[in-house]
Amino acid sequence: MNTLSPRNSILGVDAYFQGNHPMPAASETVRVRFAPSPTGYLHIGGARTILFNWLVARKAGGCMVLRIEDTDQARHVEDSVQKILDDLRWLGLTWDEGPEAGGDYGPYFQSQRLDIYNQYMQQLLESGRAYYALETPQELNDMREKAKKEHGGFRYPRPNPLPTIEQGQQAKQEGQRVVVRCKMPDEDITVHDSILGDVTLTADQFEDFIIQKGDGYPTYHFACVVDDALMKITHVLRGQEHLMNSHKHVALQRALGFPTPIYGHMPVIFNMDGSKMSKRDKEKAIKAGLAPPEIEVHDFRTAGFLPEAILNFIALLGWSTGDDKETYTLDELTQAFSMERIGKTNAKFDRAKLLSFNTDWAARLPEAKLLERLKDYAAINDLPMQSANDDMLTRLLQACAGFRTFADLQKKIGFLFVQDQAIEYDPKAVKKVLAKNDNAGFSILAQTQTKLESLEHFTKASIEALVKDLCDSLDTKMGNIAQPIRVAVSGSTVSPSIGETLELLGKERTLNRINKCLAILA
RNA sequence: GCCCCCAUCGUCUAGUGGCCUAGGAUACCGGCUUUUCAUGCCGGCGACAGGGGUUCGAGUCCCCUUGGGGGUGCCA
Repeated sequence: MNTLSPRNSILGVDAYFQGNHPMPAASETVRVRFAPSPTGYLHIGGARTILFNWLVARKAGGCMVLRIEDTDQARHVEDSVQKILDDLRWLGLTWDEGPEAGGDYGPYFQSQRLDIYNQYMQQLLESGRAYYALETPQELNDMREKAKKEHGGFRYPRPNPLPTIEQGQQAKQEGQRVVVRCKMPDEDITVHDSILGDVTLTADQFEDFIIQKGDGYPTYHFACVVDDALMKITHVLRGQEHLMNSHKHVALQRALGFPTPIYGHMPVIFNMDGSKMSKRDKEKAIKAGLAPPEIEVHDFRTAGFLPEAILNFIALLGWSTGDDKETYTLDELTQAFSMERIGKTNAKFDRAKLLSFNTDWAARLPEAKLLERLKDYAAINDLPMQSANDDMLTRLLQACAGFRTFADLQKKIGFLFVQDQAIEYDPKAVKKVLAKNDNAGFSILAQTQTKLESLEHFTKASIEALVKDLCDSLDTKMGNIAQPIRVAVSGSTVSPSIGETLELLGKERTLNRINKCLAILA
């Protein structure tokens, strides 16, 4: 599946070096990548990054590569690769190469590619495009602080003369932690960004940045450039926070003789208050006694959102077609997508609008799909609902039509999966619906109970007819009869329509619960 | 501090010099539907950050100011 790219030819490379930013030739396979670092769950911003990359690949019939950037030993979180993979699958964003998929350009874990990096590192060292730097972290820190105090900014001063390779290796042998820095060329660098246009940084703004850490691991910049080249990545779509990195990457590509991929730096997603969406927000909210906001994809999954809605919503964060259509399936997105229409402005993540998208998707998703999603929701939250079979769950879906999230659905029908004796009555509901007006609700409930007892066919239709009759004979509104029953059997004022509610529960359990409820009075 | 990016309703956005008395969505407000919660339907409120240019004409082009964001890590 991996055709050899014409970019391998000198001509291709040259074309890239001209900075003309050619679109890949028609014959060239478009290859994009998503490269998360395994520090936790998949962030919602990361989801949009992979979505846009995925769309570019799918649209062009290209290849989606998943690469794990695990070069930071300290921040590595156990299990997070599996968690990221799992949420990606849930979203339906598949990858053609990477963990569990294999591919011709592996390994796809950077921690397993150290030999490769070392080889190119050596090449740079020997060609004089990189050099060993002997400062300790402490020394650098001091320099930085001093510079900050004096003129606000710090730029690593290139040693003169540069330490030789021999000096560097000797220092290493003596047990010193030595880093490698890239020797930046004395020339301006222009990055051609397909979203933002040309961005030029002048030579005096560069510093010799670190490409190999003291522990021997490459830094992000180096590993990323080497891997993108070796994995034949043609398009790099990433967050705008990487814009300033791309000049370093271009410098590295030139030093190594690699082509420069097509770059696109996407706008960033923020909270409604303009702050960064961070998993720390959750801890903060909990400390403040508030419900934690959804930040990672998994949070939305647990909260009962549909992947279809999330994908649709985040696709429209920083991208639009120009027409009024707002509802898109993944296939429709693939059809409609184009990099040219990605915007430049940062977006705020409006959960209220996501909720509206979710409501919409819950109503339009085919039943079988919705059922599958509901089962995932039940499993992930370990809900008693899991015991229900598909027919039952489908009925619940229908009974709750119009629900916003699965969490709302759960709230509405959770009472079905509780033992009759374990029903808890919401005091507010009891007061408002049953106790008010000298226990009017209780008295209606008692009357209804007798009627229900003698009802032979305990179905939605017959129950509704019964309630309607009672309604007429007592000359009262439906609500005055339905609500007391609803509270009696569910404990709360919210449930499906009253006929549906009782039929789902069944005659025996309905009567049990009404009895239990009437006992409150005693 | 220095460097870079960005700027239309509260929010997501359409708009590429005349089609804009600025369109859609969402939120909000009001009404209708309704046995609860939702859904659904109808209506309303609501924006070109400010100032200079260019032009017959500017939301659209240029400059400045302001505001927001990013970078300035042996994080990615």
